[in-house]
Amino acid sequence: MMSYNIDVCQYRDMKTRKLTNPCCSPLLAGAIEPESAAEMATLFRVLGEPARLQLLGLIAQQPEGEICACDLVEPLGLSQPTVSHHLKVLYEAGLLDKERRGTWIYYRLVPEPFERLRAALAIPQIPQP
Amino acid sequence: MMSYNIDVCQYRDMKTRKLTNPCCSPLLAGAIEPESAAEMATLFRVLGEPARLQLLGLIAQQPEGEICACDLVEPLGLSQPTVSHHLKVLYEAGLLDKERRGTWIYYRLVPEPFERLRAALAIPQIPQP
DNA sequence: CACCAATATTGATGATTATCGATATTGGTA
DNA sequence: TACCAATATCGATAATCATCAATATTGGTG
Repeated sequence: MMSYNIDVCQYRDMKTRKLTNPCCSPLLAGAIEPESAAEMATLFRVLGEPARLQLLGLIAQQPEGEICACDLVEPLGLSQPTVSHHLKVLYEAGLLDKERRGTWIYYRLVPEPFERLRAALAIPQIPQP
Repeated sequence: MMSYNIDVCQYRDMKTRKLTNPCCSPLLAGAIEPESAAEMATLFRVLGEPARLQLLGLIAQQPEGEICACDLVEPLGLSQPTVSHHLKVLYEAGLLDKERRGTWIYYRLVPEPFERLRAALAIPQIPQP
């Protein structure tokens, strides 16, 4: 398992490999402009639904990193239109990618927004100057 | 600034100092039981409101780590009852502590739930066995 | 083309909730 | 006690949204 040095108060983006500082992230590091708060709130609101969290969990669970939408209806115990609705919300929020292959549509996670939210939730350990 | 080794796929709780594995965290590491999803969704839903994110940002911004509720109404541009309502929601979700000192009530962040959510948002880098 | 399976959309309904003004409560002070 | 400031609660309203059945669309297959 790869391992590297990471500062308590820093955070390495999994994609860009760049270090960012969650201490200075929008959410918990200071005053937020209303627009920024609105953007972030939208993402959190999308996550604030049990069915959507279950969907994300099921997708993340796949070894291939993707899953057919047809395999998501039964485990959720919701109707097909409802599951389709939730997938659309997740997709339009930028949390999921989708790819059509024939009749089926495969969904996979988009890592960046999750990492952005993670950074935003980091609590500053050192008081702001 | 303190710095230590942390595994890409692990995560050290800021409070307990114990290592946990976000790869095995509820959200993005596999199937979620509906109850667990509901708990976590509740927290995310609480965060899914711009006014509440602004409140958290303002509180986190304070060097003392706390702020009087009376100083939160004006910067939010919302009525006092509305701000009081949002503070109550945050408090009842366990995201805020409050302490009455005379007429004033001081709010501060509770770190654990934020760290729990951070762990839940960690995307597994290594496929599940 | 017709037919079927997977997925999306529509329309309706019930539940939740953000917001406010008005009012109540609480604590300090005179 | 009376009075004031800070905070909370109440009641109402408007908006959002999760859910479903019904239906439409899309793509493959014969």
